[in-house]
Amino acid sequence: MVDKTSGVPAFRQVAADLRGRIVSGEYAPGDRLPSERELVEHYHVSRPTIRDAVNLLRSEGVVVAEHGKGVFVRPPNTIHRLARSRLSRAARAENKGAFLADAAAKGFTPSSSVKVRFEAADERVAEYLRIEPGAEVTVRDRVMRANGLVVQLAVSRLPRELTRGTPSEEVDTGSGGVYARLEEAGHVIGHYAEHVGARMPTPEETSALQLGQGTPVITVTRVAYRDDGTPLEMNDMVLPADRYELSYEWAAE
Amino acid sequence: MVDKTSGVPAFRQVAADLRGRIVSGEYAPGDRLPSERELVEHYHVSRPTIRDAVNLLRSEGVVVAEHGKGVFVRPPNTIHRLARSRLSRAARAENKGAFLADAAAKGFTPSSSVKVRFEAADERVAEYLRIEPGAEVTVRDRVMRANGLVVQLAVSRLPRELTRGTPSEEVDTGSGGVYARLEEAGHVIGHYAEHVGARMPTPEETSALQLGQGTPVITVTRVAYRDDGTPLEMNDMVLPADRYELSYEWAAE
DNA sequence: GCGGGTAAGTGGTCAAGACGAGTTGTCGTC
DNA sequence: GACGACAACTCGTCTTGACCACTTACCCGC
Repeated sequence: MVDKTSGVPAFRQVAADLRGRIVSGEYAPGDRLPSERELVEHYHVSRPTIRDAVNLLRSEGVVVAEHGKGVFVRPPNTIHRLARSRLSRAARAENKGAFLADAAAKGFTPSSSVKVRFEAADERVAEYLRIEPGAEVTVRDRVMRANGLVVQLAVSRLPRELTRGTPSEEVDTGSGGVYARLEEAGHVIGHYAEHVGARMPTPEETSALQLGQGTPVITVTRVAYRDDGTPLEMNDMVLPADRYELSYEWAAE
Repeated sequence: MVDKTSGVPAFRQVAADLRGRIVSGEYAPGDRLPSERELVEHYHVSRPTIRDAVNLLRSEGVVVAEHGKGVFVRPPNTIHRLARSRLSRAARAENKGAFLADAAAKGFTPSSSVKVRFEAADERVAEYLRIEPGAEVTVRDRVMRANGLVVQLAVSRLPRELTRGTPSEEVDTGSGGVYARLEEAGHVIGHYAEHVGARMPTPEETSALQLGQGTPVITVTRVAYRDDGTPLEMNDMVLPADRYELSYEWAAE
């Protein structure tokens, strides 16, 4: 079953064979793969070699292992689509944050917890908000859950001057959220920018978002600007890549 | 150095210790870590355990291993920013595709190779292009390189009816690319949509993009629509997540 | 001085074996 | 019939030992 003369490592050959059986449908999503011992017999290689092969598939996000139960073909996840329309004033007027509106549409029970703190801007934050490094910023740390499961982390930062003495420094910002408070204070939002990337999660993110091995995270840094171009707020979001897709639309110029 | 009573697996403790030394700056980007044999002596665990720890860091994208040389702290990559303005007619008029314009700005030597083929639309393609599954589509398979290195894969699909007998079915589409040919044929592009996700690369993508272990890819599906809302083209792009960031901007509604 | 070969060091692969820990079904007891 | 203990499975961890492949630098011969 394994060609030792090909120069290709045995564990890669085993992984390739299993991957092929998965994409061909021989093992369907949710199916259990043969146990490691069965694979040892089938391919005539040692157990560590089988484990190397399975670990490769795990790091690719193709399968997930469950202790005591077996190794399963990763079932496809329901994808949440986040569109930029989630930020319209119309939505805010209905007292719905982006997350709550999504929950209502998708039919899950949302919850979230917020921590507020103040810190000095590091270089990256200072650049995005166009303030001096070291200047004080208000930080709103937010964990969003759907049906109790953590699905999104968000860290929002604003120059402290914009929030001093306003509900934006409280845990509960009131109807419409921070953006509504900003506009009440005369800071009308003119446009948004989002910068999207992806990377592997830190160990903290892995446990917080309960990510399976081989699942990257999508990072979104959104910056809200006033009419005159002054940055008002930046928001660093971390989303599990297997559960989210972002959509953007714009007219051709 | 490793606490066997804590319940935390040895290889995770080693990985956590090394990770800590990296984030603290003890090992700076580009530095070589101690060799596996040295780590064996230092932590008093077996070599496979050390390798498990290093592999964990590799899958996190924290370090990269080079055969015969050592394990190195991953140096930060230069990030290419892709903004949506890359699709303006003004840029097309200058006979620059998005990729060429980027190259000129960043100062690298671009090259790309294209393969054209025809195939039947599968379900996903049919849905995006709003055609019947099985209908013929023109497929333009493109590999983009910067200084000889592959940096981007793109698969463009158009309904065959739109391209029959036009340069869009040739390898060289002429000045301004496929979009220019579409507009000449009366299909004026009204708006674009992009759907952004991330996942771990397939083995083919890993070798084509020369990705290090622990590097996800960003997937972008761009759809170009005519004024009346008819989909004209879809473009599946795959970008190495450690080299790209996408930026979007829009006015507040 | 230059070139090539070689040795030492690096990570890559693989085996055989042992024990731990979580899960599930079964079978006996109450 | 219900419950609990146990057995038999699963994957998780770790060791010892071995050999291979790649890189680098040194050294010797020319």
